[in-house]
Amino acid sequence: MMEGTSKGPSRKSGLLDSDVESVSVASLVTADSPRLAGENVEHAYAIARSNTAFPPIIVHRSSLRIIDGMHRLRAAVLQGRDEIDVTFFDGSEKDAFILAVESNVHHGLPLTLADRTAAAERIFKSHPEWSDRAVAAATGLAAKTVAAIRRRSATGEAAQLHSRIGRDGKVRPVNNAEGRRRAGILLVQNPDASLREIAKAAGISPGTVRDVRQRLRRNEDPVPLRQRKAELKTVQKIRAAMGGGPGATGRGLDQKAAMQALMRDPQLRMSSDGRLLLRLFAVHVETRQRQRLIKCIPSRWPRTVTELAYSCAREWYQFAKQLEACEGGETADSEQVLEDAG
DNA sequence: ATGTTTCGCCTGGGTGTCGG
DNA sequence: CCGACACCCAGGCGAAACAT
Repeated sequence: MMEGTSKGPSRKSGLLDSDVESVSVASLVTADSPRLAGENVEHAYAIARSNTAFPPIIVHRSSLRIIDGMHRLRAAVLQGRDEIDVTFFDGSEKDAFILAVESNVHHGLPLTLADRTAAAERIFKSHPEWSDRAVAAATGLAAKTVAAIRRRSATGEAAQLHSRIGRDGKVRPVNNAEGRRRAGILLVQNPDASLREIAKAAGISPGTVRDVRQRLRRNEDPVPLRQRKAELKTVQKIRAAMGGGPGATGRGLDQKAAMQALMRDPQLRMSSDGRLLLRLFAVHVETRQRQRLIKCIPSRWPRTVTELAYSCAREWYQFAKQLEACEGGETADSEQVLEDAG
C-alpha cells in the first residue's frame, strides 16, 4: 500500500533537492493543482507588479509538473521572462500532490475550505494509513474536521485499515480490541510467558499486554469499555447502512452481533461451561436454517419435535429469568454498553 | 531478560466561539 | 443555523528508557 510513498506522514526528509536551477518556462507542466478553481489571475498580477524577487518554485522532477508556484510562474510570464528558478522534488506523484497542498496551505494565497477538503479526500485515497492529525497538518484543516471527512468518505481501502501512522511515524491501531482479546487468550493459555512473548504473538505492545493482564487479574474484560462501545457503534452503523437486513431485528437484539461479541470473550472461550453456552447459543442464531430443519423432520415426528421445542423454549425462558435475577456487575456493565451505544 | 515507567502521540467526546 | 475550529480532557497506544 505504501510503495512509492514516504514511510511516514512527513515528506521533509531527503526528498527536496536544495539546489536551485534555472528552467525554461515553456518546459513546465501546469496540472494537478489543489486549487479547484484554478489560479487567481489578480494574485499573479500582484506578484508581477511587485518588483521584489520571488523564491524558486517547486517542480516534480520526473514529470516537470509544478508542485508549488503557479502564481509565481504566471507572474514570470507576465514579466516577459523565459526562465524561472526551480527547486526539484524527487518523489512519487502522490507525495508531490501532498507537498503541493502543504506548500499552498503554509504560504502564498491560502487554499479555500473546499480545496482543503478535496485535498484531504484525495490523501485518504493515496495515503489511507495516515492519521487524522497527519492529514490535518498537511491540509491545514482541524484534526476533527479531517476525522469527519474521513467518516463521510470512508470507502474501500481507507475504511478497512485498522491502524494509522501518526506524525511521529509510529503505527497505532484505531481500535486494538482484537489484539487485546488475542493477548487475553494467550495469557490464560500461557500464564508463565513474558509480556514481550505475549506481545509478539498477539501483535500488540508489551505495555498493552500488561494492561490486559491487570484487567484479567481484576476479573475485568480485556477490552476497555470505551473500545467495546466503539465496536458496538460500528456494528450498529453497519446495521443502519444495511437498512435492517437479515440479522437486524428492529427493536430486538441483533443475535449475530451479540453472538460474535460473546465468542470474542476469552473468559467464555477458555472455560468448558463457557464453551458449552456458546455452542448452545450458536445453534439457535442461524435462523435461515429453520426452514431446512422443518423440512428434514420425518412425518412421524412433528408432534414430538414440537413438544421438545416448546420444552427447550421453556428451559431457555427459565434460564433467562434466572439470569435476569442475578444482577451481577459484569451483566450490568454489558447492558450499560448496549444502552449507551444505542 | 523481564517488568515498569515515562514520553509523546493518538482518537473521540464535550464545550464555546466565530463566520458564512 | 450549521459547519469549522480551538481548546480541554480522558483513555489508550507504541517505543524507549529505566529498574530489577
